[in-house]
Amino acid sequence: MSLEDQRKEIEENFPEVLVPKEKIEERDGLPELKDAVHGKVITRFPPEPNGYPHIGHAKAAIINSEYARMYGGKFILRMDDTNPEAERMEYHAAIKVGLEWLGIKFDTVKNTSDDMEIFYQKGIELINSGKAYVCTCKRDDISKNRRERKACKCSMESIDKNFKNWEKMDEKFKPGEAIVRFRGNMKADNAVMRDPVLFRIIEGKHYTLGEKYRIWPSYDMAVAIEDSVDGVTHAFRSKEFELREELIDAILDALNMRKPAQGFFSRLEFKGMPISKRIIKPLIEEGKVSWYDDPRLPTLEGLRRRGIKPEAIRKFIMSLGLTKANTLAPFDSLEAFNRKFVDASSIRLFMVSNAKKLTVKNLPISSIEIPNHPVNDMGKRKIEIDGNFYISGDDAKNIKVGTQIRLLGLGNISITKEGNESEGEFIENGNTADILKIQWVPQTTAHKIKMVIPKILFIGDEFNEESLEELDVYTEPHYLQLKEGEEIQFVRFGYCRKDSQNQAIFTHK
RNA sequence: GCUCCUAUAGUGUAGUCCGGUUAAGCAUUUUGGCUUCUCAAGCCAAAGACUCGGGUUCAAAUCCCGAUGGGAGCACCA
Repeated sequence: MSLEDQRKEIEENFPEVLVPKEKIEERDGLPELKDAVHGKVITRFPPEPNGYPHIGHAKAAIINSEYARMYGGKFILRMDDTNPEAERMEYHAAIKVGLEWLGIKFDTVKNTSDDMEIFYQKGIELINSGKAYVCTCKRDDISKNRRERKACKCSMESIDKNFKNWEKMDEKFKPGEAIVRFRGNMKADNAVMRDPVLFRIIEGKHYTLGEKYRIWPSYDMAVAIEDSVDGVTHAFRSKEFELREELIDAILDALNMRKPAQGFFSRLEFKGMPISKRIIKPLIEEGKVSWYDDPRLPTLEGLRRRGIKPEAIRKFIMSLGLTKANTLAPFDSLEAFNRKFVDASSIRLFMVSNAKKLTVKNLPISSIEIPNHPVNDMGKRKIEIDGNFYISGDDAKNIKVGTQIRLLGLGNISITKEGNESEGEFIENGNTADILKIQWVPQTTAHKIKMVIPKILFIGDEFNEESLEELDVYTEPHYLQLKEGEEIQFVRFGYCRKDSQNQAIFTHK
């Protein structure tokens, strides 16, 4: 059938197929949830307080909070603190500070460990219904049996014996001697289902509960129960938890408890900026990186010190979408978002690096007012001048006797001497088109600061020894009047954050 | 090794579930131009992609099979 005939045939007999499909709307944000009811959505962010928060935490927190916001629902912060050996108040506090900085608001704040009694109650319920058992095998044997998909003899024990053993876990058994295992399926393809751990004995001191408890729920037990009890309707986690979805559903089914919908997203990491404590910790210990707030790190503190704005992080993360494909985002794309936030409100200041002298003979004025921003009204600053300037070394190289340059905001200079100590004469009403326009700093009031330029931390697997460049530069005295943490654009150099009176950190171009 | 997830321009994504009006949209990057007393911002334009091989179909980025690349899990961590 020719195309024409087909068209005719369709028009006559099947006009409904010609009705255009509903136009796919351009979405601005996360994809719609299929089974979400407006006003009824509850999401959560459950970090473990075992380290400093980083961009990965930001992603999980932002995605979950955004869904709650989208559907007019509720958002829970739940400190997932069921491993006393790893968790500390210091981290708990750092996570809270980080989230606050990101501007994330919670309707409820709690700790997983608030519900220890519920875990015990549910644990006993599982044991008494034969859906869990106490295993006293050696760790290695358990692992071997999992690999070989074989059940151990503990799984054959009577409910009675299991319950007695459970009670013995509270004092008799030593850590490592007994665990509670979920009766899953030792033959399952999904290794997570091969009778996973529900409870284990940990004697470490918990950072809020001290030694009150000795039997602690595992992650799977804790998350399953908590999400159900907290009323969580949609739980989004990063992809490495994907295999646990089946287990969590199985635990909840075994207890006849309500199940949340689960979703997964890819981990977020920047190229050459490791997130893992395993890598960062040694760098700090060896002194290669100062601390967790080092501007080369993708920690929230590091990003903040570097001059990245929380709004930019949010936009950036939203732009990544909810995908399961691996994301190794280049830092540029965060920078691009940040630049848009920072540009409108950054004061423009002059700063010269590798300073060289320029003397101007016949300056007719002794001070000048320069606007703080090219388009927005951010006031002006007055600069005292006496004809002795510093200019950047790179610019000094490019000025030639007999040509004119323009000192930005001041006027044209006709160069009479070039080199390291150049000289020139002031030209009244000089032409500004097509000449070199450079920034400058008066010698007498120049304020010396350290310019710290963070670069990529790792090149491939190798630590980049040149990852932190430091320059001695001169800037205007007005720098001293700015607040710490303020974002500045050093003209023709880039955006920088004032770290202290004598140090600035380069944010990006 | 076994199991699972994933694959669209340099990069990050939309579209894939319900195959056709999109010879693939957006952002970023790069390159030009305009504007500008900054190498910033703003505006305009250009460049650039459906991993590969089979199959189903009138029609496949979209469905099926296979291969390949990338990632994850196989902890008494979360």
